Amino acid sequence: MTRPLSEQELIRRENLQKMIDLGINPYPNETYPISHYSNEIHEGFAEDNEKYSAVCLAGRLMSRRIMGKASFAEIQDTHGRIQIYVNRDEICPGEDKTLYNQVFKKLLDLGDYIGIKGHAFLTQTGTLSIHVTELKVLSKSVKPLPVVKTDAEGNTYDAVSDPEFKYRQRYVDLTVNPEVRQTFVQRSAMINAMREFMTQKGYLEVETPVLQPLYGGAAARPFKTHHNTLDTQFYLRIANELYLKRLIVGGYDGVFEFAKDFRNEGMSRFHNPEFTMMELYVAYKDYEWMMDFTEEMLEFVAMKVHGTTDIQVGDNVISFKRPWKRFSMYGAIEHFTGVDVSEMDEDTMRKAAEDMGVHIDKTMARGKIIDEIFGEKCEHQLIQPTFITDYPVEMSPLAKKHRDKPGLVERFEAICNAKEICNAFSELNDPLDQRQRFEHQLELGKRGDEEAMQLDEDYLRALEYGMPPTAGIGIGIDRLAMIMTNQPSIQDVLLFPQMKPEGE
RNA sequence: GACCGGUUAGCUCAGCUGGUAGAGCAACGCCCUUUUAAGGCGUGGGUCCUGGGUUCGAGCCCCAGACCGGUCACCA
Repeated sequence: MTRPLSEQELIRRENLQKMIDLGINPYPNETYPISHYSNEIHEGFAEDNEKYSAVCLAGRLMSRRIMGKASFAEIQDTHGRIQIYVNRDEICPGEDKTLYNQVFKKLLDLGDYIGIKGHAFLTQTGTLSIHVTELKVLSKSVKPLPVVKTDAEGNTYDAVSDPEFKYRQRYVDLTVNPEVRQTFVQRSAMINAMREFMTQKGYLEVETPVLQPLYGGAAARPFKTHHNTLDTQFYLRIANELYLKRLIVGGYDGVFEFAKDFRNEGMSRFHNPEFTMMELYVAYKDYEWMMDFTEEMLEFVAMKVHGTTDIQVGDNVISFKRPWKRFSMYGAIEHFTGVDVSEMDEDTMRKAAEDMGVHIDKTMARGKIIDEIFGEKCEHQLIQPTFITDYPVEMSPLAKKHRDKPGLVERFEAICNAKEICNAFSELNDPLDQRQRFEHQLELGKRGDEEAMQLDEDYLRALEYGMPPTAGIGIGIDRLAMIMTNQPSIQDVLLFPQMKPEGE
């Protein structure tokens, strides 16, 4: 498993030893007194260059241009890069030129952490730089980092682009590709904006169990695990819905959680086995209210992340400006296919679906056929955020029956960039109806549906005590992050996407 | 799971109809006191993903496998 060291790795280890031989600790312990970050100087120098006559920065050495007795180099800190100017006779004022001739020119390698003190100035070509008077090694790198170069036009050369490299060694990707760091800054800004928005409304952020004796709240296959002391099988949660609604029963008017959920299913550009879902439940509200809330929140999020509601995603500009388009599911099918299926019975609909070229099989009931038609004929055309409302009851065992459309439930999804970004409904709070729906799920399970829900007696007990009318929503944070950061795959918005273990 | 594509130096990539591997950057040596994808001269560096096979000879052809990506299937 240990491979022989490459030539460059050997040289770096030799450099490390030579530093030690010179009495330099390549891994010093003490705090380094940073006074500024690169971006502060870039932003502030033009206004007041006096302010930066004594600065102290630290970061990785990312490039080095040696010209005899003077050199330019770049260091990269957490906020960017800045050029440094190192003059032999200034960092080595006496006879001993070791620090420049040996340490700086020979023993330092790209990727090493150094600290520098000096003053900011403009070079003859007008580049902001730090004129270095003191230089200290803060941490030695013994493995060569890929060298990514950018020219004056902003073209990058030799960027690490192999996805396997990027995902397995995210630390390298982040070090060397600044736009990757930016993506995760934006993801964090997005989540902060949502948290701020909901907290300001007075909703309570809570935490609920990841290890659950019964899994529920979604249709998915779970991961199983085992607790030794209790000698009990647990599941990693596929959703936290049923726990949050127990809290509504308990008397909180609004609760939300950014939850890591786990689903034991296929992986793809849109699916990671563990992913983040934000779920929110608000008492005394219905799904109409929740649609308004969703628009308002995501408009706020877009403004917070980008300063505008118009976001470039692939070839499209997606506008999160309110109000969004709304279609009932039947309405969307009629709009995109010209066929009104709302009054059709199952056999007629099956024929209609086949006529449209939608693939269906005999096991599909009416609700499933509707879903198939929508999925194949409508969803991919919905680029701008669009609400689709009123789903067939069979597919929504936790949603309240529609107040005046038989066979449907009060449910909506928002589709954006041809993908679902959230799922919401007026929550079913009738305990007797809920019991029947669970029992129907058990039937499906017996018929071999691996994703059928389990019957959760404790949840039913909670509903029997009484849950106020409640609106709930789940927002796929990773999917939303893909849109907000303009990334084509979920792996690009997860710092450590799931991968097969590396072979030895 | 099926099909397609990829895997060659630290990184990005070439490599023809099969003749025992090449560039740029990085590295190493020398020169250079305001450069900037710094420059000049010189040098080294490879389990060509793995294992079989065909062949006088395989980075290239054949078979099996690994990993990654894409599409589809499955799926919120």
